[in-house]
Amino acid sequence: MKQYGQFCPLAKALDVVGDRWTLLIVRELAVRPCRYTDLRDGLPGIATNLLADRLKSLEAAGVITAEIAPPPVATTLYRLAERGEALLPAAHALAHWGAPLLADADDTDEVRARWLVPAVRTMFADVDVGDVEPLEVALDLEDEPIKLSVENGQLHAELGTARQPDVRIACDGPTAVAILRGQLHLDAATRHSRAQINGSRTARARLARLVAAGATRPQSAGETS
Amino acid sequence: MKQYGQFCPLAKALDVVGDRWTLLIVRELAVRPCRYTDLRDGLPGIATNLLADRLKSLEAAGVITAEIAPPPVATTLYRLAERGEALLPAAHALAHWGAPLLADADDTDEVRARWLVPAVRTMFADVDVGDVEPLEVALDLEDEPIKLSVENGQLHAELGTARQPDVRIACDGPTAVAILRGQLHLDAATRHSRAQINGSRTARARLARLVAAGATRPQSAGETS
DNA sequence: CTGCATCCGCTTCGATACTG
DNA sequence: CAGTATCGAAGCGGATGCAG
Repeated sequence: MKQYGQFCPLAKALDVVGDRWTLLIVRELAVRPCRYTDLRDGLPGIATNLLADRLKSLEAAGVITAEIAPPPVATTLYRLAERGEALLPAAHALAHWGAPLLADADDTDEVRARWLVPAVRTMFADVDVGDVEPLEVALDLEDEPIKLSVENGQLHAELGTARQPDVRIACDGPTAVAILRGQLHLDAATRHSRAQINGSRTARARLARLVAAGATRPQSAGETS
Repeated sequence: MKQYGQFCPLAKALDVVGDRWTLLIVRELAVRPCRYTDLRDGLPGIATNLLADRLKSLEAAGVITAEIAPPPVATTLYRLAERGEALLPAAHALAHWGAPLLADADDTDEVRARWLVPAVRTMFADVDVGDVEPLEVALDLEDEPIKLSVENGQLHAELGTARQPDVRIACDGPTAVAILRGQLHLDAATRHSRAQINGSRTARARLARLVAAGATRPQSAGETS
């Protein structure tokens, strides 16, 4: 019995997007249209047949569309349909609820730059860096670069390359997470060759203080705004 | 592999509430604290061991609490913890998205009065009944009674017994759904002994027109506000 | 009656291999 | 690149048993 068979809006929604991996596929497509391989990369651990199944049923449900892209791409592109876009508020609400759970996340978790952006926003929400001078940090992960910037005592995160960063960090995902959580000091990361860090001493020191400000606040699963 | 193992707030949320039945348990507890048996009744089709498993993991995750109620009840009562209440916005967002899917629901679906209330609200959202005279309908389902009322051209639905209803309908869930969808006329329902309907001729006629107003509007999965 | 635990057939999932 | 095919393992659904 795959369907719940209940005359209830929540049950009907879960009939469509309640299966394992389904909402995560929507998450990937929320950022940009994806090829099959892009999706597989963004969903580490998914079985390829499962991905194919999910894509078929999501298309049947009108949540996504599969179109054959013209020559520069020359492959099928999956993207959210209107009905899929309408799903984003629900996905964001769930993500917002899940954000505190990142605090006790395993450090073997997979990391993608695209996931890190909302995660960082949550980690540093309501954190007053206490430092009014602007600071720009380029965080070059393996898959994509991220730009962090401090303005008005608030930390901003977004995908993209920083033009003139005060600090540039190149490392893998778990290292970036450890640094941002304050579990791994910048100097220690350099010493253990886990990250390549460039930037003036003062800028690095300010980044260190920023991270410390984020780490000191209690991050338990109990907090939700 | 049960956990996704991704450093992503949505994935972390789904690690906790992404399993089958889990969000529906939250739905049940959102209405009122429940005993084990109440939950089983509200989740037709769930295997009893699954319910026990889910309750344990939800309690471990801090979403619900299990407390031994004092003598008048003398059994364990499950209720949402603070972290469970925080989940309701996400559940509502999903339900809102799923509401249009009720339009093509199977008529063999299980029906509970508690689920019908939000469903009716959705079915008649933005429906101007065009009738300013107040009307009160008692809808006595097998599990619980519902009160429908028309005020200012808007249909309101809530759990509870109507004191002085203009129309009283006693029937089972699927019949109620068929009537409210306009698929089964009041007279036909009476004729086939699927419902007992009491009330003045004029009140019944107004209810019929109200149902017709809800039924005529196109209800496809495409519409979402 | 409530609140599970156990057992069993079956479906789904996950991992790998393979193909157009 | 975009899937399909296969197979063992795990989870699910349903029935039953049983203690408090």
